[in-house]
Amino acid sequence: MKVSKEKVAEHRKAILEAAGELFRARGFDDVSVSDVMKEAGLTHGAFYGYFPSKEALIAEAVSAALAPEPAKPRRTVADFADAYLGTRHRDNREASCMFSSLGTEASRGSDELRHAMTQSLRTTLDRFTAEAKGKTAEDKRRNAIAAWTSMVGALVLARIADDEDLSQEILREARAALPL
Amino acid sequence: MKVSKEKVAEHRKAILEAAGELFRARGFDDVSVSDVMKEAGLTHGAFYGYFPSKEALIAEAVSAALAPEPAKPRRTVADFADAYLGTRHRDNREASCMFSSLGTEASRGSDELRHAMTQSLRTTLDRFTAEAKGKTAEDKRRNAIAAWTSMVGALVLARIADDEDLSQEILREARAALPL
DNA sequence: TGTACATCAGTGAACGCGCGTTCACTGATGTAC
DNA sequence: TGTACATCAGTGAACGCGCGTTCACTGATGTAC
Repeated sequence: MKVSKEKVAEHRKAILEAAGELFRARGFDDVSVSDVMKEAGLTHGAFYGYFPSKEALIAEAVSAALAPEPAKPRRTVADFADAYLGTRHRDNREASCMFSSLGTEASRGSDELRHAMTQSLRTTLDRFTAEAKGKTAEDKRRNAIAAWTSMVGALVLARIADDEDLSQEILREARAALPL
Repeated sequence: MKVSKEKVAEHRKAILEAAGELFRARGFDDVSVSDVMKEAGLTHGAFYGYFPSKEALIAEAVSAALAPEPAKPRRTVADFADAYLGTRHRDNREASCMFSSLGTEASRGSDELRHAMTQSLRTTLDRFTAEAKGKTAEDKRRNAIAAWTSMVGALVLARIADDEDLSQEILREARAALPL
């Protein structure tokens, strides 16, 4: 049955949110269109009224999850790093960083997906550069890159490690070494 | 038809090599058992004489690719880092590092897969620790972790970036900042 | 404001496809005499 | 050493399944009078 314009907007948002969470938790390939629609409270048939394909959903859902929330008060980069390299973030996959949850899959993804992630990457590096250690602008930029690459890599490795001590050591020491 | 024991050993090796290359190039989910067997010069039906399941193949192929080749002369960690963070390695996916090509998928993989990668992770960190900067053992270990996490993260991000300048900047600056 | 009806979001059955896996069969290997 | 035959690696058709996607239908929405 037809549904009000407000409901349509809500449903679209619900689909994007469900997709963003499920993809991060289980990966693009292990989440079906039906899984996403069920999580959003709809049936799979309605999907193609919202998106032309699963690939398009992937790009849009990642873009949406990457878009900064304007209402959110800005934390310092150091606070962000503490949370990023914490076990809470490591274990809470469905709400975690797109780069560390889907990075290697994303590198093989569509142009649209990679472009959205590249935009986010630029924004993050600029934000880090402003607060990184270093005397010159070049030093700050280099340290911003060192910090962000180490953070993403540390979360990836900490999630692979099947030994809790090693996993925590990686998070802790990577945090301590960050040039911020 | 039956085949000699030597051929069987060759075929097993060929399957593992084909799997290791195809998985790195395209990911676990986008490579079928048939793709692997075709690349190995066999038909899909023979697969289950070698491995009990695709999941088992994934774990074994990654383990095999991670196992150090004893004949290989040992490079310094600094030389390894130069090659690791080079565009050749970035673009040559089928022969590249398992962590940077399959890391986010591996974190959701089987216990066997994660265990094999954890073993490799330990070996790599130990090797890095021996050559890392730092006065105390703790400093060296911390810098080894900082270096390896940054290398893996940098390759992941450099492969996502759809801008060649940004991609190369990430590789170059991450390399320059490495505490080795 | 109230009514009639065109619009269209949502449903769920159905489609073709490729997947992982199984299996009856084939024929070269390698063992027993 | 030569021969007969049991073994078993490889083939390719077939299986059931779940996927992404399509579509005829339903019925609430919202517009035109």
